[in-house]
Amino acid sequence: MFSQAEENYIKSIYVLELEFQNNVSTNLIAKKMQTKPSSVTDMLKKLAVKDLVDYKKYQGVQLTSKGKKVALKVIRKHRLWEYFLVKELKFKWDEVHEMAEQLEHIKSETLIDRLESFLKYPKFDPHGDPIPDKDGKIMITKTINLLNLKVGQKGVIDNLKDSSDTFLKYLTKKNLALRDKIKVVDIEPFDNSIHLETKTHHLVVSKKVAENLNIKI
Amino acid sequence: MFSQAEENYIKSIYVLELEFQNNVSTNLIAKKMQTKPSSVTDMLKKLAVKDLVDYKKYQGVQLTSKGKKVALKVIRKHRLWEYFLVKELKFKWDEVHEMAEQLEHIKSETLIDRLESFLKYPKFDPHGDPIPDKDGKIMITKTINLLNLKVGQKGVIDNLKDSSDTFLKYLTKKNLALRDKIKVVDIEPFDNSIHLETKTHHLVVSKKVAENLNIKI
DNA sequence: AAATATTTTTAGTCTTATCTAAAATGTTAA
DNA sequence: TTAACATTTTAGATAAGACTAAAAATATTT
Repeated sequence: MFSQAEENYIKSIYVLELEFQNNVSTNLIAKKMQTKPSSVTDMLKKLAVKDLVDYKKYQGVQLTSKGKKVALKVIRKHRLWEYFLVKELKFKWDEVHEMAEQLEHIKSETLIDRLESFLKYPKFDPHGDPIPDKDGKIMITKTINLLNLKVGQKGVIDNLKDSSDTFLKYLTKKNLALRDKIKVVDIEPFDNSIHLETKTHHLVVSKKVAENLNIKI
Repeated sequence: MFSQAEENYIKSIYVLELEFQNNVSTNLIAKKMQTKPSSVTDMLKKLAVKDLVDYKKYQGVQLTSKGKKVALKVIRKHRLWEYFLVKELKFKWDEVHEMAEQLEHIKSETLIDRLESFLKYPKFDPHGDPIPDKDGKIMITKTINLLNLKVGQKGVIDNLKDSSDTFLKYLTKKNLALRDKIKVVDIEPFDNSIHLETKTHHLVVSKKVAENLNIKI
């Protein structure tokens, strides 16, 4: 139906729309996908013809509802495979991204539905992100960024903005995990670093780390 | 490392070398891969440059030892994924080929080794074919084609030459399965059809069916 | 051994997805 | 409000992998 390249563009646009409230530009996509703006333009034209995006020259893009459906299918596959890799094959959460990037393109609705059933219908992937169901329905948990918490506020680490290997390794090293309860002990005005308290320890995280942690209050 | 197209050619050549005792021609590959001879020639040149095949114009090809290693890796992946699909995800043996064709190209040694361990190191795939180990070692069972059995001889259905959906469906319909004991009751000289006796029933199979059944005596 | 048939290769084209360099458009700040 | 700067698009190239049609090599008949 769609090529891997097309699916990758669609998925990236979906993720960027969430992060940038539908202001998705050619350059933004190029940066995210580590490609050149001219390549992005080419692809946007193709996707527009296939009615997967609304695209007007120089005006950025939005996914059509058809495009969103495709995005959710790819994301569903990605997250179910990640869950499989971590829960069944015992990979660490920072090892699975690359494999899932490939597995998400395997063409077979039945396969992914069987996999989902085999895994007992998990609701979240190993990085805390919700797994869309067969119909593309996705459970959105209201979270706020750790940067926006005030001193004294408590919450639970719900999901990560950045799921790169290096960030995941950082969290592991600092003994922070999904579902951990945290409390903001202090905020350093000079560099916005945040002093946190968890069940087991205290630590200070930088602004850059904080903005990648989404907290459920 | 290698493209999907390259891996597919390598795999096909490997299979053809087994079937035709290293007499693998351009046309044969084209037929097997449902492509044109000219495309095959193009690819053989590329594979030769990469030292995966020995190729001299108009002389057919043989895999180099490097090529054989690649072939065995792809086959290993294919068969382990097939086993997973049938044993864990409960697909029927005639449903898994297309999915395995895609999964065999997922790039990750670790993934396939973990999968193998998860599956408890199966030795044969759902079609009776042996699964190469991590080092490419493959267990070859001595079998002979049902066509070569004499009246009165007994044996066990060990593996299939053709694992196409239609042949697998045929076997299911006729209530024939891997590991079934069979005995040749009669051979019809006119059309080489064979009258078989199994534990549970009698049946007649055509020459075409017989040549796709490999029997362990 | 020549004629014919078959197989294989070459030459040139197409599609997809990428790139660079240059041109066009949009944005910002003097 | 226009000059400078940034972003985006176009034009033209490239590479992989496929194709068709024609040419070349090999095999088979007569």
